[in-house]
Amino acid sequence: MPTVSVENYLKAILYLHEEGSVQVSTTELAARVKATPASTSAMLKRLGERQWVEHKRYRGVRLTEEGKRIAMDILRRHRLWECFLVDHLGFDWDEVHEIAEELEHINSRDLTNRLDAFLGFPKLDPHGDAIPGPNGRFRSVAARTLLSEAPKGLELVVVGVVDGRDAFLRHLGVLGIALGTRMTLQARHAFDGSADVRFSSTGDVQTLSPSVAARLWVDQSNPEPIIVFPDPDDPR
Amino acid sequence: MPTVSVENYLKAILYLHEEGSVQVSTTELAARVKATPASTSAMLKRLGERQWVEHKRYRGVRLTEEGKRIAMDILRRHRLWECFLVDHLGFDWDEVHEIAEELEHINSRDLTNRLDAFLGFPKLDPHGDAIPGPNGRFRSVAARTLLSEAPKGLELVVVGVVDGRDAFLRHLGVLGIALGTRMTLQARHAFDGSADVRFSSTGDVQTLSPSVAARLWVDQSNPEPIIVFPDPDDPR
DNA sequence: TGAAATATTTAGTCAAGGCTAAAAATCAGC
DNA sequence: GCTGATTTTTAGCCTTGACTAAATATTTCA
Repeated sequence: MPTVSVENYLKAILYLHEEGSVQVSTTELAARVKATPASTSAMLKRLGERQWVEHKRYRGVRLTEEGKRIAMDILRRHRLWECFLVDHLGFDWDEVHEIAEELEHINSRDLTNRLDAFLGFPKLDPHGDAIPGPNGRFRSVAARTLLSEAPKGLELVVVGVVDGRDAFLRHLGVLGIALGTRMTLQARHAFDGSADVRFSSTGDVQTLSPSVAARLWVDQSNPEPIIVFPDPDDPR
Repeated sequence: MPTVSVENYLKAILYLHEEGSVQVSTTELAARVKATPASTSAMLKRLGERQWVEHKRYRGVRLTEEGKRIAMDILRRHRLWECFLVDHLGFDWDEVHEIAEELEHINSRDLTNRLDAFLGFPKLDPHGDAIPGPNGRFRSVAARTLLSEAPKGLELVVVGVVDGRDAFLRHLGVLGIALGTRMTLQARHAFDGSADVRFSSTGDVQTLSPSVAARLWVDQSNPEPIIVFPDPDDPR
């Protein structure tokens, strides 16, 4: 039964993994959870003892399978509550993060699943981030969207281009993008509609211009079937 | 900014006050929060320092005005969430207490007020307990109900009888009930419909038979106007 | 009223989770 | 392959809120 503090560390590690860090460093984690590296180091020791992370001294951490399961569940609760706050309580999408940071720590499988049903099993939260399902995996989203309209946070695969002109295809070549290239949308900049993607093969992050993003068809990389599995270890 | 633990103590003291203890003893409080009297004693010292309770050594505690305000706000959140869980997520009324115990600690005035509005400003929770309004006072309820149908937790005044027979009126005399008698409904027993009331004048608790409860007209004792006062100290 | 029972507080520990300062390991640049 | 800079860990301390055991008030009742 993780505490609020422990959950915050696990969640932060998950975010950093998704941003491309295979091994998360103590300092970068410390910055994320707003604690000193010393406190973080102590916490990592505790997390390691509980088998939620693998920690090699001076070498950074990564989540274990169990740690990832817990962190995905926190993410699920966070994003579901964000939907509730925006869709039903009328908050603006940019006001809900802090409140969801608190709601996410209420760990009742029954509550979470009923909330999910109440909301109509949403696939994306108000920020466009994918919501993990009850199995701890991201849900399939509608196939074939433009990258400029794709959800953040899940792995996409390039399945086509809108514009077959040579110039565009050559440009894609320069960017290292081809049919089948796998990438994750990291962020979309509201200012000009440009998009940051991380390539799965290299881990590199690249900013794509709005015109490129609007000309790439992508699909969810791994549309895993939704399995409602029977309570691995429901806290209540 | 009270911690979860502090909030639980304040809430427990409020409940005990409402059950008739003017001065709450360390032992009874300890039993309520499921801690030892020693731990409770230490907590009371801290609460006293923060001016949330008045504590005379060996003599028990009572909430200060400020302490009561905080406790009423916790009660408000608890009961609003119970409404949400039952009315919108389909929980049964007897399943929601534990979950509401967690939700009640999320202290955002904006969230609470929006939830209140979303629920349609309910006056009673699924257990029939009165819900405090944003001003920290209980809301007025519909005037003149039978005691057998009255809400729990707020002070009622006897305004009439259904049955004017001598035998019944004599019986009321024996019970110490007359027109104008003030009382609070403590509990209703599902088994036979009998009702426990606490008399405001003496603090005595008395069980009334279903037939008595069904023959007494009561009204809310102090239908205070609802004042939405401007954030005394909003935590966020 | 005075002794026994009960209630309350104090004293001393502990674990979680935070901090700063100092030590140790790793990395970077020459 | 050193040496200085950076990163990470360790050591030592603090607060909250729990605990047990012991000391001290209060209450009860013979």
